[in-house]
Amino acid sequence: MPELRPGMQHLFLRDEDLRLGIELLFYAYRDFTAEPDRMLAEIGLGRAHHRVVYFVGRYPGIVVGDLLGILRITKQSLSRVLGELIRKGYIVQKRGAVDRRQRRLELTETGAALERTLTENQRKRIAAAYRIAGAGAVDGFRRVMTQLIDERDRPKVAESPASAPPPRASTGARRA
Amino acid sequence: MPELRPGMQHLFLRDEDLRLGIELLFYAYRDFTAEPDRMLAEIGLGRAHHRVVYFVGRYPGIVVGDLLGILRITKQSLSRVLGELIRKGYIVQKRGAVDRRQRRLELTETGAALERTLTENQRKRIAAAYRIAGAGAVDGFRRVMTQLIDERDRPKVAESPASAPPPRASTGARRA
DNA sequence: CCATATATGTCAACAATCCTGACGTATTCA
DNA sequence: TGAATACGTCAGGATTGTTGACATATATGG
Repeated sequence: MPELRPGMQHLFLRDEDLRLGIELLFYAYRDFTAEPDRMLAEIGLGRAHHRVVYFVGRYPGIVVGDLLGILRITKQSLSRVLGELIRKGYIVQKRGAVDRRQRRLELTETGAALERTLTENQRKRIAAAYRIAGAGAVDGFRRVMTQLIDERDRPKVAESPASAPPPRASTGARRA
Repeated sequence: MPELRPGMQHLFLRDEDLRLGIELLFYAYRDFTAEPDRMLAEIGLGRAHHRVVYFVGRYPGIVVGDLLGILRITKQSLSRVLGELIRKGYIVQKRGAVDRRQRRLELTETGAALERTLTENQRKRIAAAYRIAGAGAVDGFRRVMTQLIDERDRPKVAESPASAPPPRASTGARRA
């Protein structure tokens, strides 16, 4: 359990405060995804493709099972999206060297370019928000957002270094 | 333009900082919606129904056009979801008193109960995150999240009072 | 070495959510 | 009275997700 921070004991939460939190999540996510969605639509892809390209770029060499654990979808769902990305030349699979059952996923040059283009707007949006809100607010934002994530996944997300190993599937019950 | 906050000039944003922001949004939203989604699935409804029930509860008497402006979907999409909610007795329509073309939406008793049940988990999650993160962090969270929202919608979201008038459709270009 | 578990892929059918385009009706307003 | 507005509806299609069943290759423990 994280220790309670100063101010916690005075934190009286009105219904209205909680509603605002819910709505901030809704509106922020809505606007955060709108731009990439528009760009994806132009090349015949969808949001699901963005997520896959993003996380493969984030964890080069990630194996299929771990990607499933992050996305929380079934392998059949991932299969369609991943297959399209491979056929269109955005992602390549390489057999695992130590465990040859694994298919390690990597972005191609084209895939990396696509990822950068898609995420560009999101980076800008975050950067602008951080700059306007200030460093202190950024810290608070991170603290609250982290607590909103399921406890068992918080450590994975905190591991910021890009060179960090892909988050292992941990104990999460795998889907059908 | 909001004035720059102290600390802003020292805010050096590494690529990693931005990526963490992106991922926090993804994971938090994923986990924030998972529970209500499971409950909805049991009664044969989906996330779209939750959104409608939520905002009708939030702005009793909201008209269809304003709801479309919040959800940013087409009227054809809303029509199906809203129709189901009406048929199943969660929402009622009332003709506008001043403008009789309008259909003002309200939750029934059952609808209000459904909304409470669905949102219960989200409220708890937010409350827990706020308490652990502390009052200062909550303020930072709100500042950053607000900046992530499209500029023209920020005022609507800030109007916290439940008794506030439903946000007018403003200038937002209406969809097809 | 063999039985079992794991990692991945695939076929099939289906459901939810969203989209575009085209009309239709009632009501308001200049 | 004619145009604009608020809302609804029919039709067809795309994306993303689901369940269930089955197949292959590889790893692993006894």
